[in-house]
Amino acid sequence: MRLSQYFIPTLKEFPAEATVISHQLMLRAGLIRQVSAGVFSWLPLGFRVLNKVINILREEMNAIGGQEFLLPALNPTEIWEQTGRVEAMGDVMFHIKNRDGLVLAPTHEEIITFHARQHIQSYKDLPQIWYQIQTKFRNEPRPKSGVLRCRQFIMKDSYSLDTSWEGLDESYKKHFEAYNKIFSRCGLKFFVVGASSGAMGGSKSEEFMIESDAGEDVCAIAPSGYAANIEIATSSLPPVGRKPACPEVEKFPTPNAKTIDDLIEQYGFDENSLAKTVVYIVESKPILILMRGNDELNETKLQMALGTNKFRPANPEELFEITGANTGSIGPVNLKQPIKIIADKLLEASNCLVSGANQDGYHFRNIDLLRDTQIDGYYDLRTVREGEPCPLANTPIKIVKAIELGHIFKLGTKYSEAIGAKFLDKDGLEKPIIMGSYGIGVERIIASFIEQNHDEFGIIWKKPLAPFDIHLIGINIAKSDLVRQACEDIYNNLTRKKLEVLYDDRDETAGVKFYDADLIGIPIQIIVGEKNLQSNSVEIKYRKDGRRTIISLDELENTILENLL
RNA sequence: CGGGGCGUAGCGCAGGUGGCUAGCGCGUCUGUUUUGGGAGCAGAAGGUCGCAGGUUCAAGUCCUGCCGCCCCGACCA
Repeated sequence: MRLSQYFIPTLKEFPAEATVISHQLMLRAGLIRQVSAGVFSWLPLGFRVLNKVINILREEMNAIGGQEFLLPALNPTEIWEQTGRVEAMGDVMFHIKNRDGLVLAPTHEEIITFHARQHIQSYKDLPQIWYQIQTKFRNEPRPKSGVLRCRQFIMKDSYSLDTSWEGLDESYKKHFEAYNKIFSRCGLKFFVVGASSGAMGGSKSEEFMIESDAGEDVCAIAPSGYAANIEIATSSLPPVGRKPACPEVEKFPTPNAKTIDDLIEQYGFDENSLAKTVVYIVESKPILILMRGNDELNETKLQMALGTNKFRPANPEELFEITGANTGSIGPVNLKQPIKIIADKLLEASNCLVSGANQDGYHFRNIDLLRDTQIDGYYDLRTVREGEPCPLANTPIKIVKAIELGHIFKLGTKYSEAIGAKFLDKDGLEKPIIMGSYGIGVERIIASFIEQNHDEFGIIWKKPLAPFDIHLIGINIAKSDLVRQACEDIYNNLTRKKLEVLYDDRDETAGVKFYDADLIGIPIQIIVGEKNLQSNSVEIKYRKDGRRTIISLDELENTILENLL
């Protein structure tokens, strides 16, 4: 490709709207342009990268027996009502205004299951792996970080259809391995975490992550290899437990203690002896939740404990009405009215606790959860903290921010039952198809790669995702016939050898070409200038480390082929 | 949805306490000199100052409403 005729609008200055590095570089290198919040165009150079990723996805999905579909973005609302996801998705789903009964699909479990219902009839038709690489629409309240969180984006989504749970395990494993290959081939440093299934439903799920401050997910990782999304991460922190003796409950004044930290500072309590109390409204009923000390309540875990996501923290007025006290003085003992109380597992059956007295300015001490109150259940509700021992081998947990690249789910029969996708087994019994669902955010692969592979000058591509293999730079090309002819020869030769060459044949100064080449970041630059040509040689610069070598034209091709791999 | 910031030439920004022809840098175009790390000189083009309404002799500037974009939070399969 000749740069003089190719549309690569590079930017010298940093675009004001971009704060994360991958976003800045994708704009500056002319890969993408923004059209509106969370909506981007891919320019020719970016689209080449996108297609490289898509080819890798396609190869690895085909390798596990995946069959490629292309499903519609426009979906009948009705099919989404059958699975209850019109409500579950809420505002995330776009609804078509001037044609009743149509939505824009944010994912495709429903459509896949619809086709399975149409045509999968017997166990002989299974298993199947169906996938597509297609545009998804999600009405994100706040798109951000360039291509990392968009309202329209490309997803590789696949779905496994099996006759048994063992079959699902097999399909899931195939995807797990395919995903490892995909991200490795893309050149990403990634890790896998256990994750919450959330509103997707299903039993097991894992996420493929890269560590990045630009990410929105938080993960707990440890040297033992333990890795989990913070939403489900646990630690082997010992429970608070019971002391041998615990005197009667005693009220004491705490006029200046509004927080757990205040109590620790002013009275010297140990965090382990404090029980923080928070109040939530669950489907319009209040519930009291006891947490150890300053432990943070994890709402994903709360959702699992309660079996519903219809809850919210009580507001100050409700707090007072329910407990008779304001924030900072609420506790499980001496409540105005009977309220369901649940507690974090660390507090299970513990005693000698300090908590609010449900009277402003007072706390109780010596609370025994077995003796002085009624706990309806102990659940893991806390968010793990940095440094806690991991559950695998007690190695210290590190909390990191991460970008979610892919997510694999064992769905089970949620969708097949709702839509009626059944098959007849060997015994002639009708059973629901057992499903899995597996997604990869295609743009996120590219942004993540750039997050991991850049320097102050620009992107540093590796061969698999690089938009071109070679960046051929002619110095002073407009004036030097010698240089132009040498460039033309090199360009034609390498192109004939199926190498992808971006040839900077513009009438620009050397500096402009060098800066653009570093910004765009193609792995190998061939720099052709008069001086070197006189000794029948050219310069090669490797983008990854800036190394330059002078090489004779005869050796050029072999040197490149050796170094491109 | 709550909080904050911003919207002026293709890009990055100044002007903002009302006042003359709306500026600067980069980029673009023409000419010329230059030519291995974002060239010099000379000239030129390019603007509904986000939109609508209002106040005023006069609005980029003040007021009201709206729209858009970014950031923090909430939310997020």
